[in-house]
Amino acid sequence: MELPISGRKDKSLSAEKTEAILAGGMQEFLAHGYAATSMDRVAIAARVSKATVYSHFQDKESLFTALIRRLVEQRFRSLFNDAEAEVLHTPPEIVLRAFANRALDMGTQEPQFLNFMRIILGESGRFPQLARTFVSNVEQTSFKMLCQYFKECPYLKLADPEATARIFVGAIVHFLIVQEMLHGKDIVPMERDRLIDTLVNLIVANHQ
Amino acid sequence: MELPISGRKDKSLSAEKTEAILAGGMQEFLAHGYAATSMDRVAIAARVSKATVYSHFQDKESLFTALIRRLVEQRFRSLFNDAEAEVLHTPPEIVLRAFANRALDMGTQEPQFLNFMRIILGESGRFPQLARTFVSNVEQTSFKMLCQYFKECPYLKLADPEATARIFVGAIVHFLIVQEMLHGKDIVPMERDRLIDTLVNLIVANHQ
DNA sequence: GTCTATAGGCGGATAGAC
DNA sequence: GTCTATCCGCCTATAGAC
Repeated sequence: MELPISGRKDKSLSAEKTEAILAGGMQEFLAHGYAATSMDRVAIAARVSKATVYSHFQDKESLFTALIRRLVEQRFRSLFNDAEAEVLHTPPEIVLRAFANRALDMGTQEPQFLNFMRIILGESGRFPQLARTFVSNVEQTSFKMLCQYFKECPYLKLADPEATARIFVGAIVHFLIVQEMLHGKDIVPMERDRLIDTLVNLIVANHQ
Repeated sequence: MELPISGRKDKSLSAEKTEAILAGGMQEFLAHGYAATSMDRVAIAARVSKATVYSHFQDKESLFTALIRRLVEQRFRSLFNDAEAEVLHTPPEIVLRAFANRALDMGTQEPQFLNFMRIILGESGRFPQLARTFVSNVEQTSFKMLCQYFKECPYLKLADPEATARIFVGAIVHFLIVQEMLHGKDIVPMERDRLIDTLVNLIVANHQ
């Protein structure tokens, strides 16, 4: 009756519970925010007792920061996969459009991504270290990847690749924020492709 | 001993209390967020009793939405004053740089503006109507003003003024979010003028 | 390690005096 | 209209059995 891998009924292991608590905490914190989430509901969502939660994490703040840090460093780290070598021989319009679409798909298809961003932004005043971890892992990674492409692509000779990369990412992320996060699609409508085309044209037409 | 204008000691007026409650609520909600703010502390900050708060506002949610709506519609509505006629005869580089600097100054000099943005973004899932009010009053206003300038300026002939306006605002706002709101200045340093120059050059060099 | 049960406090909201 | 005093539920965190 022993099931060494999983599905076991005895309660002797702790790593499984830790995962369950993190999963339950993720569900609750992403849905309700930090202050409005209760440890009772985290325990229920994790299917453990509240005392078990407190035996794995010192307090509510520790659970929250451990959880968000994990999301930043693992789950939402790679907005973009590493570019393959062949992209350097692909027209920049194609590469940049794919880059933009990948980022926007994250916001529209990954169901928890918008709530994750809401937490990072909304709690950036009370949890500045989490915000910095986000900048290091997500924003900086995007800037570097795009900037490296700008520098290496033989078809592009930009005056300031670093600043251009930030403009590109900024235009895309702000579009995502206004249209999806702030529910602005019906108030300031704009086709995604129209923004991307204009953005790509600005950059491709402007290499020296 | 009557002071008809202000400073009166009797408690017969209500509009003054309403203002005091809104001011106290603004202080508390902007500092701690919606869920972490208690009506006790709002009452203390407003220097009235908690019962008085509840005689002016039905519940916590009503006070919060009334307060944020007022901030959106009055205090932070005009990121930019209406353009004067002479700007059309000023070089676009100057006008666009001034526009960008005005927006970034709001984030760095108006002390409560970042907390205001944190609330709008962080609560946009639970208070979607507040987010839409923000889009209508702040984002849409910026887009329209910049777009109108793009269309009227005799030195600029842009292929898609609407999309270009959104790229411009997006690059600026995202810069503000990463550097100031998310405390990214030391992680991904970038001079403000460097971003603005690159952005302005992209647009000015690209009119058809 | 995990549970049930509970401590102790603070939350939103209201009753009733003046 | 405004106050003081209070209700009662839920909150974080822990004690103690197993």
